[in-house]
Amino acid sequence: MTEAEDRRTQILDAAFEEFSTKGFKGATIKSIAGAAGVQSPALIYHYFPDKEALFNAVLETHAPIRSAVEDPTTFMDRPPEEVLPEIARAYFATVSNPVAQRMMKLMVGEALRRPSLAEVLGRATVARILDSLKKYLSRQVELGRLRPHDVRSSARAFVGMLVPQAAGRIFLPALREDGLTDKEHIETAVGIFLEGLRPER
Amino acid sequence: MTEAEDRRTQILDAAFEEFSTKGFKGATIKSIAGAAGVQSPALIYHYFPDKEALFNAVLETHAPIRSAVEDPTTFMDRPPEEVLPEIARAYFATVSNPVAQRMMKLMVGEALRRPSLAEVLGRATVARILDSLKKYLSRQVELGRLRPHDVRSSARAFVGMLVPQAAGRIFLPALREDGLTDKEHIETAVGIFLEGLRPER
DNA sequence: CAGTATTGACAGAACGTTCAATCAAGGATA
DNA sequence: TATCCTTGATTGAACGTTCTGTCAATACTG
Repeated sequence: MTEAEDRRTQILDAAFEEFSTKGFKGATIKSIAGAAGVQSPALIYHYFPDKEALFNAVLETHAPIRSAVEDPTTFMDRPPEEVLPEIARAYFATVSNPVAQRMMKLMVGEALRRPSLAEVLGRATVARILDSLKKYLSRQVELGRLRPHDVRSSARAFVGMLVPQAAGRIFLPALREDGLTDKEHIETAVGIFLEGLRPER
Repeated sequence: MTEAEDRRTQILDAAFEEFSTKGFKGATIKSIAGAAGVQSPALIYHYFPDKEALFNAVLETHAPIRSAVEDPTTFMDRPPEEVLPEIARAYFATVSNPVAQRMMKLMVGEALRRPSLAEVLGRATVARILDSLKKYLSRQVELGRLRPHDVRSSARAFVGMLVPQAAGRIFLPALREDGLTDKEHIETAVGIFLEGLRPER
């Protein structure tokens, strides 16, 4: 469409769209070519060796989205009453981004069938987020702002608390029916979490 | 294999296995026939009109698994210190059941691509569990055992807290590496939740 | 004119599905 | 009891379609 992006990018964008909505098997080279606005599927093989390579290229192209929640040094010493709502807001902001939504559908959908992708998704994304959260929570226990506890568990609990609401946004519209907003959920859920880990005086 | 179960059941079992590991598109009639131990794919069409019907039959066959967490009347008035760990244990027991695991992979994997399935999964399963949990939590607030709060949010938070640990069991083995056991996680996570909702004296 | 981009046509394989034919078992008939 | 007939189960082969990937020819661009 736009003249600025070249054919390769057009194909990658179309492939991303097709793969994320139909899955690797469900998306066809023909449908991708059509969505990319090229006349012949053969052109795709001019830019990519085969379907699998195109799929990997799509993943690599959108990989940077993972680095959303990073830079743990800046918030390490700030109090959880500030940091945790911030993380939650950033989380929901990411989840509300249509591109990120497609990426999650794509990754989860394929990781369910491909152990190698599950490994990447688990280690490079989820475990990374959990690790940085564990470090932060440990630090806060150290500082006496949270009571001592197993941070492996609290890190899971914190990100987990946000998951059903996020799932409602991404692929389970039925969960939206009780009208709970992201903001309300952050307030209540983070409140429970903080209150539950408040150090005893 | 066993003589007791008839052909139809053999085919359904094999189809369940194939669909859950490879997805609807990835599983072929031929591979299902092979897994079911029948010589010809044609036989499948003797028992089911087409692939789609076979898929639906598989879903219906394993639908009862959803009714695991039901019967809200029995625990409605029992204290959360007992009930919540029980629910969590039941949850992890379900998640550890290989058949239930396959069912979840299948439902989630296909619901990501089929809005109609997402509707069923959301409404008939997830929303149902959340609703019964909301009712229970409301009742406990009424009884003064939990402080007043938005139960839409706390219900999500409670089941959500368990999700990452469950995901580790089902399809993200990387999450198991820090060695947190289900029991430990229940203890810590439920502890945070209860402490976070303790009524102020 | 050289090199790249793009195309239509096409080959080979796999897929879902259909079909005619075979087989095993049981009931009816004599 | 011996024979026929019906019925459902099962199979191998085949059909039409679709998919991935190849190729040679053409259009475009510097």
